[in-house]
Amino acid sequence: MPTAIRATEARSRDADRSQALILLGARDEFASHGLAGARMDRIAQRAGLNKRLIYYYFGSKDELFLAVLENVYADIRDAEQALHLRDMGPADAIRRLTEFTWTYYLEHPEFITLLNSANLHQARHLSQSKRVREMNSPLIQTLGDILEKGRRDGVLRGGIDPLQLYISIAALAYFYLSNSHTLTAIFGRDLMSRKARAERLSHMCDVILGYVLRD
Amino acid sequence: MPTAIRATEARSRDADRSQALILLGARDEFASHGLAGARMDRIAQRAGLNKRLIYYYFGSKDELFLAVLENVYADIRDAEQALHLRDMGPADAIRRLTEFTWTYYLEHPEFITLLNSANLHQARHLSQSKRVREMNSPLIQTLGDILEKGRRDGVLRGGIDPLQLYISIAALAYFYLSNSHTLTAIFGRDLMSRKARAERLSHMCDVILGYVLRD
Amino acid sequence: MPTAIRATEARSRDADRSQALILLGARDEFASHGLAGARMDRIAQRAGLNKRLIYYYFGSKDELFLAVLENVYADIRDAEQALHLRDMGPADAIRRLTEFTWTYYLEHPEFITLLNSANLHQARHLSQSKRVREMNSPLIQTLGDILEKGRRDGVLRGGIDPLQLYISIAALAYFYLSNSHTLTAIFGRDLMSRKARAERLSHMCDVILGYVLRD
Amino acid sequence: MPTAIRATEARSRDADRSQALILLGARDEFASHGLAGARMDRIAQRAGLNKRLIYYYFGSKDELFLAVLENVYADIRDAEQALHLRDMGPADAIRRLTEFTWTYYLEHPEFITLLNSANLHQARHLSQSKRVREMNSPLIQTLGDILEKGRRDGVLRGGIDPLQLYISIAALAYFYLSNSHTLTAIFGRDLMSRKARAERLSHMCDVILGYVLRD
DNA sequence: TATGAATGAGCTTTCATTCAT
DNA sequence: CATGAATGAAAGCTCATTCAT
Repeated sequence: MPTAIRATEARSRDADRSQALILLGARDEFASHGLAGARMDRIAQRAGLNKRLIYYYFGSKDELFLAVLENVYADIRDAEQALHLRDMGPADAIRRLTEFTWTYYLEHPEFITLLNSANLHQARHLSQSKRVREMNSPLIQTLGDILEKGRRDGVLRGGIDPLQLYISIAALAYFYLSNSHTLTAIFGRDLMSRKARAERLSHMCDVILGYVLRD
Repeated sequence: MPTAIRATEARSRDADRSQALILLGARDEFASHGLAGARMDRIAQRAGLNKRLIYYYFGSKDELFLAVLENVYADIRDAEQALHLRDMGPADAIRRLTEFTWTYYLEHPEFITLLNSANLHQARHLSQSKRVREMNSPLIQTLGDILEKGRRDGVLRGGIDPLQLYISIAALAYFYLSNSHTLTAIFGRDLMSRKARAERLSHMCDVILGYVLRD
Repeated sequence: MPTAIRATEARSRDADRSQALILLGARDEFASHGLAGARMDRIAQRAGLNKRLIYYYFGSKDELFLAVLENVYADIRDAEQALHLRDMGPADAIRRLTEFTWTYYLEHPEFITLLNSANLHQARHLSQSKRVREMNSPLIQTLGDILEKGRRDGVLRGGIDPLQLYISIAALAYFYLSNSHTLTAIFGRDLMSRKARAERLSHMCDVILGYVLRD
Repeated sequence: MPTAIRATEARSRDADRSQALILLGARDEFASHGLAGARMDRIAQRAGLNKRLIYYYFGSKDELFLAVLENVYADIRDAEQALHLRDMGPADAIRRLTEFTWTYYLEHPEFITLLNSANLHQARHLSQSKRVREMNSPLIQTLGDILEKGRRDGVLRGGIDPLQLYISIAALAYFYLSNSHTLTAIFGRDLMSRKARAERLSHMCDVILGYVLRD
């Protein structure tokens, strides 16, 4: 019976929709205020739903925080997968990953503050999650394969640890954006202007490619 | 009257000591729990002093947080000054700064979390502080002079923005240490073992020196 | 139509079963946590049914509590009726009632805590119930008849108020069992060991029969 | 300096007074509504103090409940001590204890409901308290000595366990008063009229003394 | 008959801050 | 200089109950 089906779908979709709305509201709230500074009331308000429902679906503030973390990790890994780095030449792939990382962090400032919060709490949330570990392993694998291929092709130097490289790429973008407020306050130079951002990306590529390319 | 003088001195010395104790307790508390997660009660406890005294000396939680930030910034700038980078050759100076930055962050994990907290709050604390701005200008100046000298000497390549370089050096150390918990949780590799730390520093130096040295 | 009938029967049987399951779950929950401490959620869980159904059948928490009370009263009165005290000699009947009361309370600890809860709320639930009053009158009548017969036979002393006697029999068992936790905590003696329980029943019989038997 | 002393006393007395007010308010609230039904707000209101102060002095609802229990136990033990039962003849002492127990429970209905609440929670509060255990040991000792003396004097029968006797005395009073609401609702007889109360005490004494006196 | 989704009111507890001395 | 006592506001979370199907 179509009505019954539609009804079931509607109900089920509502539940999914409510959970998605909560996750979205929570992501923004946690990103803006950190874990301790986040307010369940405001999350409910952002989601346009009753506060009680958050507990109904997620149990507690901490569990909600973990759900948000898993969510944003899944998002960035999906985006990374969509790059299809394996289909490019090794040097291009590294450059593309560097550009992507910069752009992604730039367009997802919430990712940065959420990660900082997770680390402030010593990753006790994430370390309970199998999902996140499973999501992230393939990336380093891919990068390792690219580095190896580049070495064989003679375009990249050998002996590069893919994890170290990945961390360095992320670091160059992350730190700049994460600390842009204090850096601006301290050095009195606007680091977020269009020009400054372009310069940073250019600098990043110089540093990373200068490191991986064979002289 | 000697007694009066002694009394005054004693009182004033006690006052200084109390303030120092509070600052220390606050630094650890803010570093451990962030601004919102920090508890005035615990700060008082850490300082071994009455909570009321914090308000007497620092006014409010936010003002105390700013005082802590100014404090830790002063510390790192002092340490940087003590390096006497100008007395070294340009390449040595850059390597030394890289090593120093890594070591300092490693030995002062509170600096990292405090900065993250400051940035979470968009540096609204620091941007009110003249002291911090004054403290930081000399460093970039020094680094610029070193880069220029290196270029003239032919050992360093030209066109390097000292601020970009400084940020990159900091980034490579900061991100690794700041995110070590999540990185460990995600990639399942212990990044803080003695060996892993040595590898990271080595990698950092490779990246930075590879970038600044003239081919 | 047989199908319709069967359907109706089935439905009605299910309905009865659901109500019985709810009552059972509610009895245990109220007994364990009191009226205020009981949770509708847990009752639904104990019954293995949806929470909404409780409201469908019983209207509210208070009405459910009353239903539970009526239920347990009906149970104990049925058990008392089944003793057929009138068929025994007066002294035997009193001893039998004493033993029965002890055993029943021992085997139905929920009865005790439920009654305590009812009394905490000043019996405002029970006082609205005609059913309970009707159930309980016969008992005192029976006991009165037994006492009168015993007096006429010369085995029991006269002037005994059956209600007072019934209350005393209940009291000696009820208090011991109801307060066994605090008594144990306070006097540091295990009152619920097999031996201790046997001694208590023996003591109770001594007290009650010593009172009713003609010297 | 008298002013200083007075000031200190005042402050200290205020703290004591506040704690006493809270304890009193809590005692009534817990007695009226049980542990789960009690409301911290109402306790604060009864005490005429800020709710926060309850936590300042007592930590939590459970700890406050324990404090109340210790308090009411101390009260009844003090009252029992004040009877000086050892100074009376054995039979008089037992009668006096019976009368006292009845009167005390009658005049302190909160004691009964508090104890019921403690038992509902399986005495997990009291069992943590050393104070209560220490308070209660002497009583049974005293009663044992009285029973022994009575036996030697030939007025009391032998072989009576003082703890069993004490429990029975308490039981006969406690159950009647604790369950007066349900008993009234069920048997339709007013058990709390002046006449009914006098009859109950008389009955209690008959039962207890009939048991302990040598025939 | 039965149920998952949703809610408003209210719960215990916490927190930064102030009072009074 | 130093502190114990006290508080209003708000936090996370819970609860009995209802809605919608």
